[in-house]
Amino acid sequence: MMTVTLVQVAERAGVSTATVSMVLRNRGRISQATRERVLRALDETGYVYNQTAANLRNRSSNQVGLLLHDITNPFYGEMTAGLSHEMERHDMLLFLANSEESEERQQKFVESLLRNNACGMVLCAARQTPQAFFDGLKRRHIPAVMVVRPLIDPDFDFVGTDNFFGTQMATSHLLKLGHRNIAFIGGSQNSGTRSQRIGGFTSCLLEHGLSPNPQWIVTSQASQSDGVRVSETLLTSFPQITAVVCYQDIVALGVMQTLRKLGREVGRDCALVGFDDINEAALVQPALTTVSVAAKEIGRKAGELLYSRIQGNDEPPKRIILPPALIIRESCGFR
Amino acid sequence: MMTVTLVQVAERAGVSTATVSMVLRNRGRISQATRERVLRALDETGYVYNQTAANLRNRSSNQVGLLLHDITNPFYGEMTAGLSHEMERHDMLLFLANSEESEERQQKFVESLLRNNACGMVLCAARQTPQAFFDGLKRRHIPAVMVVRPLIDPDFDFVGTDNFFGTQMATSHLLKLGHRNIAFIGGSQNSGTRSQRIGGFTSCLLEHGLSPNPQWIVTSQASQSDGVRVSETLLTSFPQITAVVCYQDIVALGVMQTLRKLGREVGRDCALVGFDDINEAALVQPALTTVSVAAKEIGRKAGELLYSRIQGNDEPPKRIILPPALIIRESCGFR
DNA sequence: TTGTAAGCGTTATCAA
DNA sequence: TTGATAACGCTTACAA
Repeated sequence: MMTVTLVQVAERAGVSTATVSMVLRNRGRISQATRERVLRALDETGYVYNQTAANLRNRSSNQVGLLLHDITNPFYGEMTAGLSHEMERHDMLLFLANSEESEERQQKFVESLLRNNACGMVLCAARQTPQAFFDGLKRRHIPAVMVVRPLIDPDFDFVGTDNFFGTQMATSHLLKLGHRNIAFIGGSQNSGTRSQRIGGFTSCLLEHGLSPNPQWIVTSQASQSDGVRVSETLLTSFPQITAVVCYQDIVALGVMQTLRKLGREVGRDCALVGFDDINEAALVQPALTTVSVAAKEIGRKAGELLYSRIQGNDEPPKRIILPPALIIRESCGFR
Repeated sequence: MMTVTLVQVAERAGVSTATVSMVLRNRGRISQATRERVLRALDETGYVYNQTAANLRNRSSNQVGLLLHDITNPFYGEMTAGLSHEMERHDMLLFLANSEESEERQQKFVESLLRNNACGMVLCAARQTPQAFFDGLKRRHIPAVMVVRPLIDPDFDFVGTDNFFGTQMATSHLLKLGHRNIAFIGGSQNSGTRSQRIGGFTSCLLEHGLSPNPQWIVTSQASQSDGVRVSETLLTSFPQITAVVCYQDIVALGVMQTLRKLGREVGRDCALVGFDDINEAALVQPALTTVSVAAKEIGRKAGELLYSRIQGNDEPPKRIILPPALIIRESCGFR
């Protein structure tokens, strides 16, 4: 079965390929009669438009890339759904890649996008991405929107959440409940997201005349088990701590476990706030008070922005920061 | 900034475009000297290979599609990671689309893939997909691998899990623990996966001389909240139920929530088995006993199979059924 | 070992 | 309102 091209359609309709092309794209003036003839021929031949050829000719494309470091993380699943939906609205195709935090795979993907003539990309870059990577991107001046992980580089569009404000809300909630000895647990040393969250935490303490205690600000890996390990050390060394702001919900779950082990009741003897509002937050007992981030909305907004860039919007780089919300449940006590 | 093509590279290296192309693809005999000259020119010009042009010329492509109905579901997140990894190994690009169970969007995506000259696809079709859709696919004879949702059509490759055996294991586990009043919660009415899982459930009961109670087999949407809603009705109407086999982990999480609300302790007053082994299963408290289907492995195997088809493997359609495993954790009690 | 040139399927310019 | 035709950038016979 030969592939059907404009030529066969044109022959069958008794017109030129130019005419068929014009009918397909609704360009130029075509008489009703020929249009119908062409349409019929299109149908009869079972013609399939060759986007590749058109792209080559137009030096354009309708394909964008999405690079994540962990598609397995439900947060990114949500975000992807938001972006995918937005792209589909514009009849664009979405390439997906999962860097798994590997700078090499990330680089490979971007090169692949370039080779394949993608017209834009949304990136949540791997943790230790060197500046050279971003510089390389800029040199290609292909529209690129960064998401979630805060970026220092001011030349890129960015869509993320307000980490600073998020922990501020969390911290202020605890302060209002009367807590004065508040710790911060979680996040890894070199994370920009973490700095922002810690910023919200400490600034909020300072505004209330409390000086943050560096010994009460500790890192942890993004797992429940490490949350247990880290909090155990902290909470036994400093039993005077009565509340904890956690970098992530999963870490908070670990802290909960520790508190139980220490015989302290969550919400009564020690208050706990998480961040992310993952599913489990609502499930554990007591249910976890946490900061919710609209992941799907991040994807949607990133898509919208990227699309506008592809359309030629050349305003200066934008930073879209979505407001988080404090979801009050039970882990800070009932009243 | 003009785009650099083979022509500019050839000029700079003082050779023909044919030579440059051959160097790029390691074809034909090229002297070491010219190869080096070309390589240098490639580098100096900052040449970027135009895959689109090559694809047009070769009537080929390196792009495959993945159609899901819910990328938000952690199970599919895992599967996607597996497939993505496999595709990357072969330097293929992955198009992602989320049908959200809409036949129309699904159809649009497939057409888009065809237009874009994709060389294959992995599909988890929307629930009520008409046979015409599959027939249309066959007519194009483009390699397509179906995943997860069992398909009657024997003409397609399929990769999935053994749903029947999976719930058999789950049910038999509960029976061994002494439960006799076992309910089945979750899945939607017209789901083939669900029939298989219910098949495993009821057959196992029957083998143990118990007759399944239709009132204890209820549907639910694929969300935690609906799991709560549905289980609340069931478990208050029939307090004699002491164990539940859930269609999905997310539903099981909902059931957990209900049990708490009813003041019944999970694992002691009511045993619970899930299906999927999503990340949260290990994280909730008590940790969820569940049937693991190796989602990532499904993705990997589907990728492998698809790749072989693209390479020309024309053996008859294959059905790869991965064996599930019962992961015993805490939600059925400790002993 | 390297160069020439025809095509892949579409689009856009220009002429009819 | 339509048709001829030259690109788009790469690959591959075939020739040199």
